[in-house]
Formats: sequence, C-alpha cells, structure tokens
Amino acid sequence: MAVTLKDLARELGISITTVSRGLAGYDDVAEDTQLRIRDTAERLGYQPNLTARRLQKQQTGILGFIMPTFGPRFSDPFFSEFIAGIGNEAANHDFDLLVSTHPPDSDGERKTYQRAVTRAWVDGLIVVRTREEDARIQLLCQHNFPFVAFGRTDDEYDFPFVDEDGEAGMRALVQHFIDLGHQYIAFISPPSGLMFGRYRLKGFQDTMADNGLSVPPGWIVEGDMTQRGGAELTEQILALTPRPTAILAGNDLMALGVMNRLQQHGLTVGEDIAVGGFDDIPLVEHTHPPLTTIHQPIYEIGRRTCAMLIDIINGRSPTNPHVLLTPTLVVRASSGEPIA
Amino acid sequence: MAVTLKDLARELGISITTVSRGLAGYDDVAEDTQLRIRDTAERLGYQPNLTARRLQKQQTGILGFIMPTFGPRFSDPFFSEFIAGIGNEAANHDFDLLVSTHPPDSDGERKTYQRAVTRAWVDGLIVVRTREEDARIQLLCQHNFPFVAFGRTDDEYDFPFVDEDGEAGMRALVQHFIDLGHQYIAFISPPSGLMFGRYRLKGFQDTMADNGLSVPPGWIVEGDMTQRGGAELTEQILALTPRPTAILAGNDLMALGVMNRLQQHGLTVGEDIAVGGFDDIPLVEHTHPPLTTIHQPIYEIGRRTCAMLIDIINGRSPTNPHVLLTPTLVVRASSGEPIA
DNA sequence: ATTGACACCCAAAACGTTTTGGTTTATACT
DNA sequence: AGTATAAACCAAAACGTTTTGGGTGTCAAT
Repeated sequence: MAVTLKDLARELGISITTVSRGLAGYDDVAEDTQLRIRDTAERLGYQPNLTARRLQKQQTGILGFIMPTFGPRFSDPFFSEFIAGIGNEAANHDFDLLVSTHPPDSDGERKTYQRAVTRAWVDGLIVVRTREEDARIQLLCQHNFPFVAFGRTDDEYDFPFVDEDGEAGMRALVQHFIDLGHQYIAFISPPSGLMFGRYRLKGFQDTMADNGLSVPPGWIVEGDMTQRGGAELTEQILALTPRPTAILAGNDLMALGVMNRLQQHGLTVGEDIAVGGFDDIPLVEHTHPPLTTIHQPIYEIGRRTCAMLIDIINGRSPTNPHVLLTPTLVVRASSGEPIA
Repeated sequence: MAVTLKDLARELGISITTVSRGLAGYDDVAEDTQLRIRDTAERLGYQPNLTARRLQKQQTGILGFIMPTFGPRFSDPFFSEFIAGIGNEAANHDFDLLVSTHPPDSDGERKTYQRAVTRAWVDGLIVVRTREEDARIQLLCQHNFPFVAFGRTDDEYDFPFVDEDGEAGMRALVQHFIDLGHQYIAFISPPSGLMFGRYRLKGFQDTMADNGLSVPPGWIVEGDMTQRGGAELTEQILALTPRPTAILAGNDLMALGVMNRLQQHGLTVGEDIAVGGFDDIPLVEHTHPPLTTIHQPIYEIGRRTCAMLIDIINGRSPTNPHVLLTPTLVVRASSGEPIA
C-alpha cells in the first residue's frame, strides 16, 4: 500500500541505500541524483515509515506526559494549558507527545513509569506535581532516564527542573493583603504532600511572621485544590474568632470556591471580606469580582520544560538545568480597598 | 543494554523463535519450556521492544487526538475531561494516546492529518468539534483511515460518530425557561461553523417557535465560546428592548461571562434576570449562583468514542456506529423562580 | 604506468520482533 | 518394517529504515 524506499529504488533503478542517503541529503550522492530522488519521492507520495526509522535509530521521537489526575470528573485548567505548551514545543522539534492519565501514587502510575524506563516506549518524560519524596523521580534518576520536572523535591537527587518560585509568589500576595491593612488572614493550603503546596505555605507563614502577625492554629487549613473543597473549608474559616478579614487560597480553584461560599452567606467579596488566589487561570479574570492572584505562565513553563527535555535527549546538556521563574502579582477587585 | 529475545534465547540455549512463541503462549511450545522461558524472562527483566513489534505487526498501538485550540492561553475544561475519557479507555486496551494541538483549520492541522493518513503514524484518530463541511473528515474518509468523530457533519460522508443530541438538550433548556414564565429570551450561539453550535441554535429557535414566541433580530448573537466573549456580548443584550428576562448561552463558559457581567451591572442573577448554560462543566456547580445548564457526560463520551475506534481498528465493526446521547437538564439557582 | 584523491554508488548488516514453512524425534497404528 | 500422527522445536524471512564498510571509475599528479 504505502510507498517505501524499495519502491523508489526500483522506480529509479538505483539502490535503496542511495535513495535513503539522497533523501537525507548526504553529499556522497550526486546533486542531480538527489534531485531525481526527491522528485520521484514527491511524485509517488513517499512518506518514511516512522516505526522502521525508530527501530533503526533506537529512538521513538516521542515524549511522555503522565497526568496525575484524581478520578474521571476532574477539570484542572492547568493541564490543558500545560499540554498546549509542551505539545507545541515538541511539535517544533518533530517530537510527538504521548499522554496518559493516572491517579497520583497509584499502581497504574507506577507501572507506567516502570514501563517508560524499561522498554523503549518514549525518549523522555515530563513530570509534574512533584511530591516530597517522589518515587517517580527516584525511579527515573536511578535508571538515568531523560526527564524534566515541573517542580522540585525534597530528596537528595539532582535533576533538571523548571519551577515557579511559589514562595516568592505567595510572599507577594500576602504582603499585598497586609499592605491593605489586613491582620486577620486565613490560609487554605494545597495538600502538603505536594512540593508546590509546601512552598506556598512557607511563603504565607514567613511573610506573616516577618510582619509580626500571628497565625493561630485553625487559621491554616489544608485543602484539596478543588472548588468544592474551597467552598467547604470556608465554613470552618467563617467560624473563627475574630472573623478573618481576608482568606487566601493556595490555588485559584479553591479561591473560587471560597468566593462563592462567601457570597452564599451574603458577603460581598472585596468589601466585606477579601480573597486571594494563586495561578491566574484564565477563568479568574472574569469572575465576579475578578480575583487577585499570582500569575503563573503555565504555557511558558510547559514550553521551557519541553525544550529542556529535548535538549537532554539530544545530548545537549541544558545551560541552566534549574530554572526558577518568579511569578507576578495580579491585583484585581477581590482584594478590595485598603481597610482601617 | 535492554534485554532482548536474543539474550533470552542464548541464556536458555533455545531459538529466538521458540522464546517468542513461548512468551506468546503458542501451544507448539512445551509446557515446561514455556515455564522456563517465562521464568528467565522475569529474572532478566525482559520487556519487549514496542517499536520492533510495531514494525513487524504493522500497527502502532497508538491513537491520535488533535486538539483544535485557539492560541496558547486557552483553557477549555472540556479537553482535560475528554482526554481523561479517551486516555483511560485506550489504556484499558493497551493503546497509547498521542496528543497534538493545532488551531482549527490551520496549516499545521492539515499537515498533521495528512501525516496521519499517509505514514504509519497512528492506528486511528479521534476527531472533535466537527465543522459543517469538515475537510478533516473528508480526508479521512477518502483515505479510508480509521477514525471516530465526536459530532456529526453536513456533508454526504457516512462515518462513525458519537454525539450528544444538542438540539434535544437545548429544547429542554429553553422549555424550562419558558415554563418558568420567560418570554423575552436572548441567545448567545456558539460559532455557527461548528456543528454542535448549529444543533443548539436550532433547538433554541424551534422551541421558541413551538411556544409561539418570536425572536426578533438581535436577540440571537454569535459568541466565541469564551468567558470574555460572553461578557462582552452581554452589553449588547442588555441594550435590547424590552430587556430580556433570561439569557441563554451556547456553552457554560460564555454563561459564566454573562453572569459576571450582569453582576457588574448590579443585577442579581436568578432574581433580576435568569441565565442558562450548556455543558455542565464541573466549575458551574459551585458558581454564585450555581448555573442551570445541560449536562453532557464528556468523560463518558470520550470513553465511548475511544472504544468505538478501537473496535474499528481491530476489525470489529461497531454494533452501532452512530451513537446519539441525550443530555439532561440540570436546574440550579441561576434560572431562578417562576416569574409572573 | 603507478599512485592518490575524489565522486559516486551499493550490498549487507543492523535494529528486535513475529510469522512462515519447515525439520526432527518419538509414539502409535497397520 | 513401514507409515501416519503429533509434539516440540527452529532457520530464515519479513517489517522499512539507516549505517557500515566497502567498491568502481575518473582524473590529475608523479
């Protein structure tokens, strides 16, 4: 069915070798032969068989991305944007992107990583949502498998990563609220097992301390990154005394949940109480009120993560294997006016 | 580096053929030989080379999904859920999922589809967001390439698809608002080039007509599926006379934009004015107020689309190649109480 | 007339698997 | 003894590409 090198060779009356090398542009094939080869290749609609090429080159030309997702009905806007970032960068370098989804720390996830390092399945992996002692990263390091992570970890391995400086981001956010006059600030932290949650939490705690503000127990609660979670925890927070004048969430989705629950209680966000988020997902620019948050360039992070991975696969060691991007504060109406 | 069949054969002192067939469980290999083979395979950590297998079997074991996305900063929650659906189903059948992103109707998109049909790149494709005269589908049909679409088209090709009955869904939504007493209903339609937009629009128009309600020009506007778009069009709609008592959007994202803009104008959604959406993305269950919408089981649609594709690839013709799922009405606070 | 350099080409091996089309050996039946 | 039958195995081909390690012929310099 498909046109192969053999077909071209027969058609042209020359060897398969010459056709292959001609197409590849080697200079031991005469100029006009190259032309003739390219010509008939075009005419016959030749397209190289990628599988055969991969077998020979011992490379797959595929990058893997294993999404850590909870349950079927998840909808983290993070992923679509991130995939677009890595996908486009991959395409620019003629790599394909293989995506699979597994609940974090599940058997399926473990098997998939195992498969990646042991068979020639993909040329490299992109790891996101790093965890404190990340078994995935330990495995990849031990097998010397090419990968780049979005996020750092707590263990001793040295590996290439791109990360946002969540601590700095959160410092900026908290300082903004403190500068507005807030003293009673509650915080909904991301799960503490996730590294980025740890950094954000630290940013919160340190900034509060630096400003001489105490954070009594119960003023920091751990959320699950979902809207629903944010909404539910809001109840607990509203029961605190004195009632917080501001609630910060570890990510935008939870902040949305917070805002909605506050509104259900008849409170006006940005007036009666201030709210802040983290991520700047596209959604929150058009909420009511628009959300004050920390902007993370997710598309760009995806792009750079992917670029670094491709460098590594191609044997070029990246100039800087530890990229730390500083996110920026985006002030919108949800943080309100300065208070007394 | 990696253990191959040859290594096993040498270790066991038997031929590569026997090892291969033993592993595959053919009955022309003695029971105990099979055991010994499996044993050493385990011991040496043998993992078959997928590329080699694919070359020989003339199958890639990969499904392709080309996301039609506008620009980098897109965040349609549809895609993360859909990917989870197809991804999980694919994994169940030992298929991998290749994802690439291209703006709809772009050169990149065309090239990628071309590549799919002409080289052995993937075994089949999943097509979403079908268009009126869909060049992608025409190409795939002409090349007899295995694919399943989420959505129908307007051209004469007969192809396997899974689709939601958007017309029925929209009828249910509109009827709900009419039953609440609304007569002045504005509609923000999805882009008319997209088939699902056409069905939803038709559902709106027909139901209005069936109830003897007129829809003057200007009461149907075409949106771009984004929150921002929904917000901007809200201005136009508020200028209509008489002012609509309800605004329906062709998808949830636009409905969110509508709600926020209404709230900026000081209107209380669900009291001063009613709003309805379509899709039931996870987000809108926790908005303020929660959104009345039409539930689309996106995960399930992804799963079934993928299952059908795998059937086709494996030469089993699906029992029903034209699946039409009826979406269900989800009534929440944004549609408010019955009005006079 | 050698030699060397150069331009151009190619057969064969390799990548790791599965399939094809056998062969060998033992056992059972006439 | 001869002939089926079955069980167990295997060499070689195949999938389509790239790479290796040459070969051949021409021309210019010795």
